[in-house]
Amino acid sequence: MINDTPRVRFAPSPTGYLHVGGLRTALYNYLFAKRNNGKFVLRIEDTDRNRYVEGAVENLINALKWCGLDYDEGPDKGGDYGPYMQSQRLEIYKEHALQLVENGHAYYCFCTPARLEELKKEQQAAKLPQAKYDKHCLSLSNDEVAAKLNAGEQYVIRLNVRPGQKVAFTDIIREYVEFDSNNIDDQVLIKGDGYPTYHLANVVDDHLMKITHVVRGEEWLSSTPKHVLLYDFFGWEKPIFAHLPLLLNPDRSKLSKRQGDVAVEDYRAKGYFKEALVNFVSLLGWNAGDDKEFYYLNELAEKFSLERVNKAGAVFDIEKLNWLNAEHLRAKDPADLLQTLKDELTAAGIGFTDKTDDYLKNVIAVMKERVSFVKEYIEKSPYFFLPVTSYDENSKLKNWNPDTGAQMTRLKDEFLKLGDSPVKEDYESALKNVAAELNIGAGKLIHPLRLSTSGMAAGPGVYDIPVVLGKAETVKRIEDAITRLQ
RNA sequence: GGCGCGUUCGUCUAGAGGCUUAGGACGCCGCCCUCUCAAGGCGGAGAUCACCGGUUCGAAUCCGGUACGCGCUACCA
Repeated sequence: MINDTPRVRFAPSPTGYLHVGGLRTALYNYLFAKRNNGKFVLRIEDTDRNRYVEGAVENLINALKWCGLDYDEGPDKGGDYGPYMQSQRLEIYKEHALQLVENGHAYYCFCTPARLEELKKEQQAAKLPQAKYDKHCLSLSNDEVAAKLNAGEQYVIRLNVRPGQKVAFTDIIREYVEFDSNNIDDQVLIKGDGYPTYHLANVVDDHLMKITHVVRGEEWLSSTPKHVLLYDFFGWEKPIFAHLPLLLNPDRSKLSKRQGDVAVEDYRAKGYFKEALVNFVSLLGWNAGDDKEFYYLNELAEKFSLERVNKAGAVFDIEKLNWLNAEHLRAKDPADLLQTLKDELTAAGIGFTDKTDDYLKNVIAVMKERVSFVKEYIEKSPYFFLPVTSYDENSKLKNWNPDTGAQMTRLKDEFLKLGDSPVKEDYESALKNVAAELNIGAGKLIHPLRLSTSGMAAGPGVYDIPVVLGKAETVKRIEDAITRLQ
């Protein structure tokens, strides 16, 4: 099996959205598959009917696709080992559980929830190191079991764990891990409603789907011995395990909703680029061993290895994500940002039908070094999309004195003499000329020009603003400013 | 409580016995650039490598213990 092409899977339970921790798990599986010319499978673990969430699978798939994590086989895609929804494989689990019952590796249990609860209480009261099922139903004879079954009594099927054994396995990230079977409970394999538990379903499916490497979160490490036992009881070769470190809140607890956004779609809605999110998450627990931090998905796929995944949990640092988002934004061509900007303008209720694509692309180019998110184009340079309605008070006080009106009139006239579409240098030399003529420093015109055209004290280069706005609009804004500020 | 896993600057990390006066990145501070704000360049502060003991000529790196953190402990995944 190990010599076959690697096959890995991302096996989320559809809880409604894709958690960033899940994204990291999916990403590492995807990268491992790509790096090793293997297959990446999406399997939906929907064996808990109480947790059914409408539309959850669609959301999950959409989020994965948005991130660019394409899988080779999955519920909406098919494949040779389907179906890929566990709720559609119930018969398979039942058959396998029965096979285990026949071999004596599993048994029927008819204990009621009430008895189980009582048992637990007793064990806690007796201060037993751990509460486990007491194998009460293991002593039932075949006839007794048959009778109860015939009578339609509700049952579960439990794993029959023999005490006093060492259960060990190797893990790419944790190396050697060993458990004492005394600490392993007779886990329920088939629940009262006929659905399998995660433990049975994941082992059966991983085997049937020929999964070679199980790459999942560290929260599964403690239940891996149960899975190891199952592989042994079935007589199956075990996959290679790799348990990933957890993603943490700033206070180092497991990343949770309460302390910020955890869903991929939250970050998408906030305007993060998929490239930045994927890049950031890839670095939470892995690095190539060099200083490179800016990666695209295909570059990660060339360098990724499970051996270089860290053991310790990683805090999700939003500041660094923001930085990476800015880096990815700067790396993009203005044309690639155009549609996103239009979407943001629409979302902000700002019409742009009077603006050409070239106009918007100029805005994008000129502000690129100054924003981290596309929506910041609107926040930091509204004057490119809306008229100037007010002027920065500090700049007004500092840069607009009684002489400024006349000087700006002179500048405006000089601008008027320029050709139809002046370039940066044209505006610059016009301004320099006026300053020289008036015998004043260029700053006396530069700051009022910025204030007139943008109403703000910060922004792109002063001469970039008239170029983007165009001569007519620039002149109009200067005239407006003169009447309103003088 | 039991079992398991983990522990290098605030955060993400490099480091796989001598190359380390522990390197990089984010964030923070300063300087330069400059019409502003950024970006960029340069520099700075920031880690007794959790602690204790052992192995070794030599340990962040190997071993043991302790502490702390996290995970699991369901007919949830």
